[in-house]
Amino acid sequence: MLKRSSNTAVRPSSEPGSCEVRAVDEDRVLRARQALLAKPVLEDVTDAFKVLSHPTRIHLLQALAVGELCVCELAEVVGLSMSATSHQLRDLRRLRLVEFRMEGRLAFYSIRDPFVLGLLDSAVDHYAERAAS
Amino acid sequence: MLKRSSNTAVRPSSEPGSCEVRAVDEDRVLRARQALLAKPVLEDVTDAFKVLSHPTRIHLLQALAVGELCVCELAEVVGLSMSATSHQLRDLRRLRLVEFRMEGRLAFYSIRDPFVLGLLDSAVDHYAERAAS
DNA sequence: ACTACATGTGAGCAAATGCTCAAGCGTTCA
DNA sequence: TGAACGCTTGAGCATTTGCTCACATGTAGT
Repeated sequence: MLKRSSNTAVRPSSEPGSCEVRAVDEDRVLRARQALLAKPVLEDVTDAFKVLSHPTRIHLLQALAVGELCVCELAEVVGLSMSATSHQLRDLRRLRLVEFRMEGRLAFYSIRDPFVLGLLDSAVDHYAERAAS
Repeated sequence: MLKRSSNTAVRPSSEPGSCEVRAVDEDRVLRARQALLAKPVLEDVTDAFKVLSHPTRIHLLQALAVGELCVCELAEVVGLSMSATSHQLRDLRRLRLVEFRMEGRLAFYSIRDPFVLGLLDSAVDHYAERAAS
């Protein structure tokens, strides 16, 4: 039930896929390739998920979801040095996920773009449910 | 409107947060800490997002979302060597996101857990919309 | 049996990541 | 003015990551 369709189109040297193309279904490949996300949005998406791919940043976002906190408090909450915390907050700032206001010498951070919190919550719900069974 | 509450509790040497705790609001810190996701589920969540944090794996999942494909076809779709593709597929297998069936010497991969596709789609929708404005 | 081929896997390497350490900057308070 | 403090930043370092390369495995066809 495979290996039909237009096999005659033999591309002589497809660099990446070193396998001979005789065996593949070109239609299927074409359809799949059309489903691939292209660059401008792709980078936004990978960046968003990259933020959520480390426990420290997840904890920072969860802490800020409760309400604004200064760096000192955030460091205490996530159990890291202020320097490490500040570095991670810089990444969150770059992606415009958080913002901060100065109050004296304290910098109070808060959530700016709540979208990633939605992603996080739905993942937490899903895996918490799965863990219960 | 800050720096009230129980400041008298001076913890002498909080290792990670080297800042003096006088300035922080302990209630706020406590509430934030309770919002943090703990280990068993936290790891599942970070793993899920880690998968989605690289364009290669996103493309593999999007290709498989259309329908099952063999490794050779997948390699061609994402534009990588078969070896590189196989390594990434192994990671997806480990997380039980994909499965495969053998047909002769071809291994046809398909989506096993559609949940991450949902996460991916909602992120794509969000950032595609944002890019349009 | 032998060859070809689709795939899996381990070693190795360059790049990215997450932290620490030391220094710098701006604010506050003496 | 000057010391202390909250925070930021760059350098350095260990770990992780994503790929390539070479080789191993199993199936197909001769």
